[in-house]
Amino acid sequence: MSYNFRDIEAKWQKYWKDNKTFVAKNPPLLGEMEGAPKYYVLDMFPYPSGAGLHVGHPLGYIASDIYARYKRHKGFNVLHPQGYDSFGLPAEQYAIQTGQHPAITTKENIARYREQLDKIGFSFDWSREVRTSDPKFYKWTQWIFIELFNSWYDNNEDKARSIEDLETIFSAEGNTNVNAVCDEDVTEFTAKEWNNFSSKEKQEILLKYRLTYLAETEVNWCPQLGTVLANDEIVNGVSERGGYPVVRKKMTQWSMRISAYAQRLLDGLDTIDWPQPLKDSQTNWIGRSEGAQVEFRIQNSEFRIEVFTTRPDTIFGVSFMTLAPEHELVQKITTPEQKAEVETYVEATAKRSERERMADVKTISGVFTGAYAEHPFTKEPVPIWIGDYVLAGYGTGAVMAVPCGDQRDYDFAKHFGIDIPNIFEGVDISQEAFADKDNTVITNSDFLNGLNYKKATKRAIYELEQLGQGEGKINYRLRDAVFSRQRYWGEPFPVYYVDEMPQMIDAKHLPIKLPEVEKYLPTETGEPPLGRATVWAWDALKGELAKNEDIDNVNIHPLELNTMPGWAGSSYYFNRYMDPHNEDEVFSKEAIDYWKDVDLYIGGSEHATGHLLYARFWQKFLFDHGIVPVDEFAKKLINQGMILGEGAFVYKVFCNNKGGLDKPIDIFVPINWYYIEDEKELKKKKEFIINNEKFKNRFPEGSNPEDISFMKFRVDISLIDTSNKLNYADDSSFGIRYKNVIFINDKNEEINKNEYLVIREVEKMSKSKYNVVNPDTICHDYGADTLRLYEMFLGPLEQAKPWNTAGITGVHSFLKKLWKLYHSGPDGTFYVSDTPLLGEPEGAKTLHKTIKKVEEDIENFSFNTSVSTFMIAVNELTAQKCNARSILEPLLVLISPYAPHIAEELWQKLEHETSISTAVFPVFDPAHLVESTKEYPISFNGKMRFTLELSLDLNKDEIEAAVMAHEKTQQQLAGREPKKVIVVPGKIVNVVG
RNA sequence: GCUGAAGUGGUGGAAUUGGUAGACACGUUGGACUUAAAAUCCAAUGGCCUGUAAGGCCGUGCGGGUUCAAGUCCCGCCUUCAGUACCA
Repeated sequence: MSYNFRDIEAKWQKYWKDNKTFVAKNPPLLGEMEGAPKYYVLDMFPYPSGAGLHVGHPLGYIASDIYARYKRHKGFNVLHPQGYDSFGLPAEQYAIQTGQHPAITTKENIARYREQLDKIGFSFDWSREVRTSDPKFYKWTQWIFIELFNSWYDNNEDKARSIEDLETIFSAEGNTNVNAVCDEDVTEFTAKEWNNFSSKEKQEILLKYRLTYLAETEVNWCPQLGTVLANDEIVNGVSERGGYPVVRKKMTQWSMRISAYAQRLLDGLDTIDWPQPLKDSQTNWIGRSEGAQVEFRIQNSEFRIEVFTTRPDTIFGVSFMTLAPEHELVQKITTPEQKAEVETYVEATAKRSERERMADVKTISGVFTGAYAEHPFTKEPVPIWIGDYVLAGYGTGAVMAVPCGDQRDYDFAKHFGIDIPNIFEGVDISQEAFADKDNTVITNSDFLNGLNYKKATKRAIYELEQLGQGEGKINYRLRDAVFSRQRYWGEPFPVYYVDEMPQMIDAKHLPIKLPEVEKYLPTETGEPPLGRATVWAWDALKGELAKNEDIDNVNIHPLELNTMPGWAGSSYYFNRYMDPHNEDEVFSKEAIDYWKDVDLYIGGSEHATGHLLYARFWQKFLFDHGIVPVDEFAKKLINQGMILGEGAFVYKVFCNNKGGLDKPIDIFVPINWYYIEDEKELKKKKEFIINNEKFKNRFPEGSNPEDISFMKFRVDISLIDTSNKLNYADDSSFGIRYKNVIFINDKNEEINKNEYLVIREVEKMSKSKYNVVNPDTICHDYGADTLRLYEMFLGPLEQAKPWNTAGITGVHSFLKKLWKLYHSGPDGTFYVSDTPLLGEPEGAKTLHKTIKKVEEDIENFSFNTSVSTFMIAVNELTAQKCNARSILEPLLVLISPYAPHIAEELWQKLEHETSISTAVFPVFDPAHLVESTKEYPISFNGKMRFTLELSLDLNKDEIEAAVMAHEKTQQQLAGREPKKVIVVPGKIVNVVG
């Protein structure tokens, strides 16, 4: 009987589905899993794109599936769910083009994804599937939004609190004692004042405290996409999706006060087992810097400039100040003489896009405002400049310039001929600034003279505080996250407006469903697509509006027209899996207390500063309100590397005839012709092509060898065989661009298409590059088990690696060998002997070696090496002709996480009635590794180096005696004194001098 | 510039705490079986030296160091990749 993977895989996929093998139970329905520890293995859920899956997508899913199956063997109650992040731009853009509702596109794509995923044999608990675009799911996204709206951040308690508490405080004592994270422009008021404010005034003030708030902010506007983008959605100054330019624009938008959590997001990183590079990028993104806020008075003016500096110790080195061109004081302080020049400069900078500004950081530009500030200590005048090297968005948008200590200030000062006073002892600053804060002391600085960086900083802050012109401050780069998108295919806000103030629709009316619209484009008046809907959520709204009697005109839609961004649903979905069908709560307390958090989260590192930061933020917020029991949602995280594709290229003849147009000639030449550098040789080749009678008619009349060039062209990799030769059925499948092609080899001979060698290049896998390998094809040709093993075998999980189909036969033949091992009967029928373990000492050794290695590998997520271990085991057992059930049965359990279908099939043949997924992982017993001959497994390489293969069960004294005897002989031969031998439990014998 | 990761045969990659470098696989070469092909199986495969064998020498990006022993630890470089960037 041969290994018929197609039937086997279909059979077991159906079996798992029919028997609900992988459905995880919550308390109190645990049944057999009662008392078993929980384990939650999660993949980042996919966005179901129209292109379907390629072999790169399942890599992380296979790894997490192996781990989930392994944990089941180890007796854990495993939660391993999957779902879809199904709101997003591509479905909407498709809708704009075709008019097809994004819900339909999304549904179709999900069906396709599911079909592909099912073929790979994952042990997902599909009964818990979530889709972010499902109203039953986004009901809770909206609910969390309302919770955020009804919260503020109390710095004293260092947690989010209910907005009602804040109102109570305000009406009792005003806001003087409130230490909250809020907008900068809140002014102080007393309890009496508060109580006299109108309802609208109160709402305006509260909005400045809420954790999600509406504010006019400068946002990243992408005109081509017609929406705003968050900082993490912009790459190199253009949109991450589409690569369109992004400009700064002021708009009223919803924002999330993530900055309130900056410090906790930083601190939390120490408590979680996430990859260091990922933690580092979050740390950089949050960008904490310690320093001081300093106030500079402006001469002859009421205004003051606040600056943030990390070097208050250099305050005596200040020789000018620079404001960002957008700084609000620019207009107010500029002197009449400088006004024209300043305005020109401000306008010029405003016009430049983000990208231009980034591209050209070298050019120094700036203008003097004519105003002077007063140095807090020396009281000397300090000229105030504006310059675009100062960013409005960071710190206070203004800097105190210390040219001797900062290269940018130095360059600016040199460029405009400003003083560069030196305040560093024994340092030469004639060529460049001295930014090294640790290797000098301060001089020319009054009370800071002779102090080092640390002491001077402390003293400077103290003195500033005495003056009332500064204080120590910690600044974060992390900005509040814009939460509004001008799009259709996203969660609608549960928000309506009364008197221009936002109101939450009562939670009992949720979900607020997306309305139908005729077109998915913005309205003619520039409103988001939802502006096209006449009425929606009407029932919910009617009740709400009735409460506000002063509203009489309800025909204009008072609903929020923006939708939420892509990261809304993904910021808490992992918790929803714990209790996905609960209609009364986001999840029950019982469920969240049982599953608590994700034990293992696998996904790509591209989400480092997006999803993974926002999700941590929401988790901490939910934790503050006691909704979740832990404030980090994932204990361990692994970033799987990308699987790259290998594009295929041919070299084609081009003829640039007099017309100047390159005309492709369908003659393919060998790769090396493209790289010929020797001009004579190259000319020969070209002459051969053009003078050949057979090819001549392909060229335009009167073409010369000089007109010919060889160019690289991409071909679809489905037309390439494993030896990188062209292989396709008929010319029509080769594409319209290539017809009646002639292939030439290096000897100038015409060859067949299947003899022509293409060149392969490693690149990102994508549909547009015709280099996509489809997992369905692999499953069909070799089977899911081969695909799973091969993806693991390709290399370490976390590394990027190219897909190379050539190597797949290796793992496939391993599975065939495995199959054969269990079919040692006549004519290859199933047979295993009943020899006990002790009757197969060699086999037992192989088995226990494998148990030990595989267990270690899985625990360390080195799945690639276990595949090798299996291959060695099967080769050894085959060589030993071992067919004992006592060996083969536990071996199967080891293999089953990796190749579950074949394992199930053989498990059944071993007369088990239940699925192998319930089998217990075998226990490693070192006794089986000791040589049966009783000889010590010591090897010696002649250079005083001893190793024991495994000395776990050996008598320490005996080993020492044996090695010592050996050592003595060796040393005496060399004429030296023998050294002392110490046996270290484990496997190494140390010889210590 | 800053931060992080990584440099090992023709290729992908192995090598717990320093302990026989190159496991396993691909590829290549040779062989067996076969009318033939496919499939399968066996053998060889880091480089160099020696007629073979035995054996020897050199080998983990480069240069030093620690050690009985270094791919692994330390110091100084080089290269590649990724992230980030006028962050005061």
